[in-house]
Amino acid sequence: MKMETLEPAKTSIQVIERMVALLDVLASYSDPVSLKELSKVSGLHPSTAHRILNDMVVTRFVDRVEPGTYRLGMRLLELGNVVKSRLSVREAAVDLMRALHNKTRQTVNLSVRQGDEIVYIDRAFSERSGMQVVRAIGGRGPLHLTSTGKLFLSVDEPKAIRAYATRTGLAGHNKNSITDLARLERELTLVRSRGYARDNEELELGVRCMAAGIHDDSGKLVAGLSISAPADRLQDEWLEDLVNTAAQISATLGHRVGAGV
DNA sequence: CCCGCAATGACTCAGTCCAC
DNA sequence: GTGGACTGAGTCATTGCGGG
Repeated sequence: MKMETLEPAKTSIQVIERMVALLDVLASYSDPVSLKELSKVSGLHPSTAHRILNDMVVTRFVDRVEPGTYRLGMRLLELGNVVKSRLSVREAAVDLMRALHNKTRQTVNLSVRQGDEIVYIDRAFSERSGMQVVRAIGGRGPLHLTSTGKLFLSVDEPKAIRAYATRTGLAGHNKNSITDLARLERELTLVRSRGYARDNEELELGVRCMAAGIHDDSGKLVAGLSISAPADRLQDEWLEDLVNTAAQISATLGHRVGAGV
């Protein structure tokens, strides 16, 4: 893609160019901006700026906070949300999941939280991966027994985690399952400090997983990316690739490092 | 393709209103 | 009184379109 320059893009209609210039100026201020400041920074004559701003107020692209001061309007948020809704996690993840699968040759899962469970919404795997247990897309798993589920629990308030434990009884599937609250809390502390989560044959004997979080533009945890493999085949060196892939998907969703959790 | 006309847009100026 | 926001009128430039 061609590099954008700092010069505003030339449009065939002058007023469009000026409108964009005003929006850019408004976007560069966190507080409402006076007409004087807007005309000075944009280089437009005050009356010209005023006319354009006035029309943008009518169409809600700009808010007139009080006479003479302006800020970006809610219409932009509405349009932004339309664009945002187009960027689904699955769409953003599919190519990167395939690449991670090609590198590890293990099953790569994308899952989201629904209530007290995680739901698998996509998967990259090959028939010859050797996995005995492959959970179908749409399949579910309890939060406390899955790596992605632990990621979601780790961002919950302590009160919410206790409530989850009470509701579900922390039912176990095998001898490795975490079934008591104290142990779960210790595990979640570990998840928070590491930034990734593991499932050590807790859901299925013979299957281990590791997961990294995918965050949206507001920093919210929206999905988990996990690698599941036969217990003896899961390699720690994949962890870096997993975390990096999750970060790339987050970036595609508009997440900026340091912008939030 | 060029020309003329009408519509639209951009701009300036003059003036009013209002807050300080 | 002064400065800034805003409006209306007038002028000039640009654009679109149809006819020759």
